[in-house]
Parts: sequence; structure tokens; C-alpha cells
Amino acid sequence: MTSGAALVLPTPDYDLDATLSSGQVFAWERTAAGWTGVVQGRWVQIASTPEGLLAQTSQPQRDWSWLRHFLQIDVDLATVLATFPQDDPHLRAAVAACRGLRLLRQDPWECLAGFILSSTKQIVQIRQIVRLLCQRYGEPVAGPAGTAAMASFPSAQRLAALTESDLRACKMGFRAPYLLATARAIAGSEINLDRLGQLHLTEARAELLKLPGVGEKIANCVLLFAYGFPAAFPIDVWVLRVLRERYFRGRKIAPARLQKFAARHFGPHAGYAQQYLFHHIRTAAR
DNA sequence: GACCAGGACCATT
DNA sequence: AATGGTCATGGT
Repeated sequence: MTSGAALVLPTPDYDLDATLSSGQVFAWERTAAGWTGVVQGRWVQIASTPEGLLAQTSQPQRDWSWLRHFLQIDVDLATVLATFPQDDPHLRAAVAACRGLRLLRQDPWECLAGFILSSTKQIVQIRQIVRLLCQRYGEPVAGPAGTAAMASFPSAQRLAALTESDLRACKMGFRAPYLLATARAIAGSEINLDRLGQLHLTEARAELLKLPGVGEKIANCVLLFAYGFPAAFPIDVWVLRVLRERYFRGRKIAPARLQKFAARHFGPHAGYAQQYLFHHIRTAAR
């Protein structure tokens, strides 16, 4: 190791592959050496080893709390799973198949922008759009010697200064005006993302819903993946399918009723349950 | 070529 | 409250 720093995080019950490929984040790259990404401006590569998660950075690190926070290392997964309903065979099967799947704690703006781009897009396509945005408008972040550089996700201020056609050139189609208007609302301080974490779940959701291109589903994704509200329960087409087929005999149920059911049935960590159901049905489908 | 993708928004019933 | 059309782009 000629530069940077390395650290082993001995974390039981952590499936890094499942976590980083389960549609929470879109800017991480999988290489032969592990996963590479940018967290708070820092280049970081993470590999799964028998001793735990092996993290490497390009710069020396005084403390690693930023990475522990992003990975949510200190969440005791067993405690979360213990809050799940014990008499639910479908959820039980999903947890058994995806043991170690975790929720991350992302940067709110990157998460918000990523999910504005997510509507009726496959995850591989969302990743492609995000990659283009980072390469064209993000800041380069160098890795250790001999590794590929990454690019940070562009700030709201940076995107706010672009035009709609700049964004359309990144292949995001009709989502371009949504992303642009939301970037300008954030850059212009009409909404302060730093403040939302101090609000209650419903208040924070109401703030996010003011942004163009943000409905219930995307708001819940941001609340769950960036702000750590474990009860937030995003219902996309996949989760909708699971809920209908497995819990309502294929009947179609009003969205408000489904949200109510999810909160009551899955409990205070319903968002975790949602991620297990989502990842399970998507990985089983291939 | 048909169908679908981690939806939101608008108009109409 | 519920339905239907529209919005780009690319994978299967």
C-alpha cells in the first residue's frame, strides 16, 4: 500500500453485494477488487473478506465514522429482523434468501436526484444515466495509484446551472425538467435538505412532495435510504406485485390502504422488510 | 415488434 | 377516489 489507508470492519451479517446492487444506490461500480464509490467526496473501495468488510481509501483517514455511517455498520440486523412479523412465510423466505441485506445512509441530494431519474426505468438504465451525470458534471475523485478515478455526483448547484437539453443529453428523457426544477429549488434554498432529518417522518415527506417529480414513492425512497426513517415504505411496481399476490390474493387495493397495511403488518422497520421483498423478487426473477 | 421498467402529473369521469 | 393518456429511452 503506497498511499491512502485501509481498514477492516468486522461486521457479521453484512451482504455487501446484495446491499450495493439492490437498487438503493446507482453510482457504485463493481470491479474484480470489490465495489468502488464516492462517499462525502472520498474515493473508497470496499471488498468482502472472511474477516469482514475491507475498505481502502486514496487518502489517509483520521477516523472512519463517515464510512461506518454510510454503511450503517452499527445497525444490529438481528434486532431489526426481530421486529418483523413472525407468522409471515413470504417475508421469512425473503429474509432467508437475502440474509445480510442492509439499508445504507446516503447523501440526501444524490439519493433524491437518483430516484427522480428512476421512474419507469430499469436499474441498469438508471445507473447509466447517473454515470453520465457524474462523468460530465461531477468532480473527479482520484483513487490510489493504479486504480481508476471516480467522479462525484454533481451538486444541486451544478445541475441548477445547466439547461434542460444538457440534461436530456444524459438520456434521462422526460425526467430532465423534473430534475432541473428540483435542482433549482434546492440550489435556491426553497427547500433545505439538511433540515429534513430533524423533522418527523410525515413532515419530512410533505416537504419532499413539494418538489417537482417527487411523488409518494420517490419521497419514501429518500426518507428510507437517505434520512434513515425505517418505517418509510416505498411501493413500486415490484413491491405492489408482491403485496397484491402474497397478501391480498391478487386483488387490487387502493394505495392508501396498502400503505396502512404495510405499516401495521411489517411494523416499525417496514422499510427494511420492503427492501427484502423487493430484492428477493427481483433476484428470483432471473 | 410488443411489452415493460424502483412514477409523476394532468385531465376526465 | 379511480381511470387513462402522456412523457423518453433502452432491455428483454
